[in-house]
Amino acid sequence: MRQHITIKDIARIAGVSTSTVSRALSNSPELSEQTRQRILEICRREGYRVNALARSLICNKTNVIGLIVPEMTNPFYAELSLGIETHARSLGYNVILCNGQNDAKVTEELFGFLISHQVDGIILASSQQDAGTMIQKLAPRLPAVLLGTPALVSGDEVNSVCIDNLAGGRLAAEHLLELGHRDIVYLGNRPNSLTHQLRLRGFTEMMEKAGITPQVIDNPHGCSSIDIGCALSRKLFANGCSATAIFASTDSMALGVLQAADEYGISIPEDISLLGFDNIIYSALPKIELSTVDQRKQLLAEATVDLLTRIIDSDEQDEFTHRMIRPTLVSRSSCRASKK
Amino acid sequence: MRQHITIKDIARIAGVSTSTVSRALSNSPELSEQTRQRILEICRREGYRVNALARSLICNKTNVIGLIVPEMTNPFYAELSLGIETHARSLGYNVILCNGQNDAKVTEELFGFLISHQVDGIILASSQQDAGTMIQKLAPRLPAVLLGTPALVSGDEVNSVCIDNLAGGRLAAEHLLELGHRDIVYLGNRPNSLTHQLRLRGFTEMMEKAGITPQVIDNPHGCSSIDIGCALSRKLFANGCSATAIFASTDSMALGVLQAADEYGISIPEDISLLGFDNIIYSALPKIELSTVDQRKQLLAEATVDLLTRIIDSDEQDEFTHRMIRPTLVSRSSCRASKK
DNA sequence: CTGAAAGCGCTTACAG
DNA sequence: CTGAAAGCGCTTACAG
Repeated sequence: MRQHITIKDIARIAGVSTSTVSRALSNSPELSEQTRQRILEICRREGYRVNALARSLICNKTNVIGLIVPEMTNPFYAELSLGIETHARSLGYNVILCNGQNDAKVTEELFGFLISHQVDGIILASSQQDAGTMIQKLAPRLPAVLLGTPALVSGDEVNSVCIDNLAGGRLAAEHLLELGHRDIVYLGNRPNSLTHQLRLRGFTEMMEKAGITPQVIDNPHGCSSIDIGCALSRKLFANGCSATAIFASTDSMALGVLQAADEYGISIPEDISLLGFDNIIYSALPKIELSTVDQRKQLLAEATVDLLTRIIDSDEQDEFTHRMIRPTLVSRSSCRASKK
Repeated sequence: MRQHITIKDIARIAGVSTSTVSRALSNSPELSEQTRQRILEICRREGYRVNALARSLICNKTNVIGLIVPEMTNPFYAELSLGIETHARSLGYNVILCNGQNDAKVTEELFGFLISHQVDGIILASSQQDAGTMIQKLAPRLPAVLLGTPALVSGDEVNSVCIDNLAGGRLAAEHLLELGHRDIVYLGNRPNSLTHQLRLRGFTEMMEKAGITPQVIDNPHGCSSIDIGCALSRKLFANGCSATAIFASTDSMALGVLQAADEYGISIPEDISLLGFDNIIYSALPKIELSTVDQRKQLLAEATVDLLTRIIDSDEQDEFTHRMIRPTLVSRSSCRASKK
């Protein structure tokens, strides 16, 4: 860090006190317009920039929100981050974007980093079971919102925003049932993720109403990805798969299914229909054309930021809010009517 | 921001001065091991966390690097960011990741934000012509590295790291020539991007050696994307396209070409071969299988962070370094031998 | 080995 | 309308 020009330098040049410079900068009303303009002009000329560290230290407010996402390379989180950052900026907040790398230890360090830097609030995007507990433990007094997992269900005392995964699972089931599928695989259930359990429950409940018990394949890893989806599908296809449709727990997993299907000479949707969850941009590619459940990232992002800033402003910590967004089904060409 | 526990509180509890607590925390040698342990234990118990604002203010060092990328939703930058963050963390630096949103005004604001927050250095990832000038103007005294554009060529007094785009263009040309293509389109040249001009020059020079003049289609937008690639290709295909191969300026653009080709009933690679540039993860998808020039993001990321931290440590500002990484060709199935 | 004091760059009551 | 003074939470010479 090089020595910057300070308020003291400006004061000396202008022949006033540092208090006056400070007042000019913060648009304090108790100051003659003439003095203010003269000082601001000097600041401009000298390239003065307020030291946010010093200002925040004294104001006890940084106007910075910390955002932790589990992985930046997953386009779902990339798109979500963009929405959060844009909306936060429009409300006067800057966002420090942190990459948890799907690692509890890294995530814990990031909490420490953010708290040390006195952020006004934290958003933790996660579908991990213990995400709510993590917030409670690591940032007990800080305004925080859990994004992607319903804290209401987990019983943690934290605020949360997520889509209605139960409804999402139902939507998926309805779509496949309408297309006449009866032999169906749910691929990639993560037993340690509340989000994924709800997704699965909505799906199986709707299926069972139709007298169908889908085959469920668990994903033992802590995250979803193309590679994991591919590995699980290979195992499925290697043993001979009778199913006419696969519901993948996320779009990334579905992309992995596509890859494995390709290797095994299985055509999608000719041989097997494939349905995803998230609606990342790559699902819309012409060669992919993945039918999927849309998480409505824009709505999620705005609801999360709105909630967090409200908590920050209200200074209220005895009450917790849970907001759920309704998902929608996006039908493309990876699902078609069952021939059986 | 809620009131945190401070060094003063710890001092009171431990019955020592704040100086002693500070020394215990910073592992100062001039302190009895017993006292240190006792104080650290109290800090742990009370959940004390140093106020990074205050510490940085006094140390004149934040151990924070600012990273500005043009768009987070482009997987190339998402992957690059991940590499930068990981490597920086291993060197003791935290990264504030900022999304320039392909907007000069937003980018300028981000510079202000980062400088105000006293970052030790800035990385600007950009392929915009004026990126070097921007650094010079907005952060004249701050350690900075331009990533993705060769400042050496633009003549700006800034450090830079990028791949050898000239060589990348040549690699692309060689690959298509070897496959027997002679009627070739370069799609998506950005006249305002030095990076893209070099890429084009390497490509056309190699082509002209073989007596071929490729058709060049400009991208008038300030960035590359699936949508832009698709729009440009639609125009190309609508007018009837005789080319046997298309070299897209980036993988995102190539994905757009795939989409347009699909709409016009053009098969890739059967009718037209397609070559990209970047090697984003989605290019490896089975249904995509895009041949491309690899930017070697990991090497780029490490070289950039190493250079920046060296500048920060050295306090040297009279000398500028430019590092170039050699690209490689990744041959998948979107390119095949020309039938003509 | 430990403490009192000064100071990082800023803001804001408190006087005048 | 303007300035002197105190203070945000910390670190670090300077004494002892």
